[in-house]
Amino acid sequence: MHAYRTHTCGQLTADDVGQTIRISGWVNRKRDHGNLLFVDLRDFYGITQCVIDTSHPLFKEVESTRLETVVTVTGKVIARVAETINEKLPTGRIEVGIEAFEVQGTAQVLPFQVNGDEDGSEEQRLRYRFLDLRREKMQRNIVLRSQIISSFRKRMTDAGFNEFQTPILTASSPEGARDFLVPSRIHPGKFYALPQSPQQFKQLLMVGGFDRYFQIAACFRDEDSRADRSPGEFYQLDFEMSFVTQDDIFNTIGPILHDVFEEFSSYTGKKKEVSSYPFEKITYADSMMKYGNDKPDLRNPLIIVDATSIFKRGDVEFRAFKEIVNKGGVVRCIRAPGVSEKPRSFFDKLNDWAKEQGAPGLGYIVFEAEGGKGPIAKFIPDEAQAELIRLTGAEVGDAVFFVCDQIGPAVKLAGYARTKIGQELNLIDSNKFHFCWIVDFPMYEYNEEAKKIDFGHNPFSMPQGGMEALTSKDPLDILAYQFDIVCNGIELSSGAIRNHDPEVMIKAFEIAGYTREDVENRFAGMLNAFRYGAPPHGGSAPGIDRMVMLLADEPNIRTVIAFPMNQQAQDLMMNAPNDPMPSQLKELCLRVELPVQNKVKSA
RNA sequence: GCGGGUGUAGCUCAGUUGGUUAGAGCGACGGCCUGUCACGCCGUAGGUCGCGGGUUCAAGUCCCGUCACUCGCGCCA
Repeated sequence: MHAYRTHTCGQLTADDVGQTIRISGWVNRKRDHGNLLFVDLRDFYGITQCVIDTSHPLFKEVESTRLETVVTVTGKVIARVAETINEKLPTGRIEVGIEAFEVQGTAQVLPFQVNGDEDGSEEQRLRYRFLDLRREKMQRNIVLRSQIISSFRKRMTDAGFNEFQTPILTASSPEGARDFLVPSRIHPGKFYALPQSPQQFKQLLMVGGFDRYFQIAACFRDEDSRADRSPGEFYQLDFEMSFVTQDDIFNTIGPILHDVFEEFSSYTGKKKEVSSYPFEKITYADSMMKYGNDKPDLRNPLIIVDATSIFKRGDVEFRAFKEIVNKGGVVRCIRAPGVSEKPRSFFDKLNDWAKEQGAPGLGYIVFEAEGGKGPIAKFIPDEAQAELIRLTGAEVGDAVFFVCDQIGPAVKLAGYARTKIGQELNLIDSNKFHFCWIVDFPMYEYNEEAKKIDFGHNPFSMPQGGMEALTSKDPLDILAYQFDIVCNGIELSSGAIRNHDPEVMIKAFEIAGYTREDVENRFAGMLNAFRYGAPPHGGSAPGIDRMVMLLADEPNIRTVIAFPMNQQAQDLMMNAPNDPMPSQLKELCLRVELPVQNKVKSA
């Protein structure tokens, strides 16, 4: 048997003219002129035009070959005459005169087109993912993903990190999300859990003395999906370091993130600007105040300001706000620059949008040369308006939008409004990757429903002030050495300095309502390890899928994952999840009992 | 669990105020064409308008229910 190819479909140039070569690939397109036929042959490396005419005995066979059939072509490299050179194709100065032609794998009629840019329905693309993956955009995205991971590997290794593998079949971890469980055959009735992250293992590797760990880690969480969150599983650049402060972590991973983003910042064709290092640090409290959430999109220049004091003034009559403020509510406002010339419909549209969000509306004042205008301006006398101008820095031609509610909903709506107004005014520079650290997350938060104190984020984080803070401060005032890495409003990662002191850990859990026995029982492995000499350590785990998504400028995470599940957490191509065979259930001592409505549905 | 959007030919979509036999491009099949590169031209086949019910003389179009996909909320330390 001869070799399938001497060259790839992206390789041949004018230098190869005259050679007899062999290439293999997919029939990308055919242009049939009756007595002359062009076949564009495509492989991973490119496209090469092949040509045959009726003088050749194989003409009929080539002509009848369906698109996406895999073929091998043997022939002579021919220089194209000047008028027929295709400058758009790297191989456009030559073509291959077909002499021999072999079909390697025939293709049925396609469920959708592979050549061309048009995205079909998600369902079709996922069902025929192997065809979708042949499309140029998907090939580019998946290769980008490979290159990004490879770049991270090299940079992490260069920074002294070693790469580890940690167990996939492990114990359920009591962290936030639902676990995926895997039944044990050897221990009937018992279950493994897939790791929500390698959190405990990487901490144990620090106790094991390895100093710097990293892994391109698969993480499993049984939660519902979003456009930027795939259901079931995702990958993190998981890393952990010993003997580090929070700033040591920042100074290690920050430059790596910066450099990787810089390296791939031209992927979409236009160079994007990456925030220079060091990235800005914003406290959680400041972020909630100024941006209305803990993952601010700093490309948006708008800033939220507290204007509660204005509505506490005796000379301000606006009752709708005053009543809420008197009940402990707050007023937050956003200055929108240069909108006084906008038509009334602009303000009405924003007002309607706010109502859709469940708010009574979005109040505003427009500052014109002769003073404040708009529906609520008349309730706010000149002096109070002057105070508002001082607070917001508003100038003539600007408007100030108001949100008034109890603090939780007010912060949230102000955050949404900041984003919405930024979008409406086209203030968000899509040509940037704007990074920041969010620091000083609260250790605890009050759970209104359960009327108890919960961990705010990661229960394994070290409280700032250690044991002394836990024993002397109001728990809700305690901050943690816990941080997030945020880029363009997307949370790439949480991270923390971990709590490596067993007594501090037990005390920290006690505040959240766990007894010493609970903690000893549920975290036996880690607590035990911490009693045999644990180094201070910390780390983080930026999400790979989200970083690729940002760099590929894709709005949907499925376009950067080769085999994603759909929103219902199904793999339409592999038909997963699926019914187990009865013999499998028997072996595992399992019986399936569906809730009543599901029984009816499947019957 | 909840809310928004979408569902019409194999694929992508159009379809007006409810009114004749539901259209286009691509694809498939057949024919013509020797320099195209999204080749061109002619023709043919292909439809449970997601599904079920209702209103009406008449429903792709209006109403109710339901299913699927998708976006968001909840959830995701």
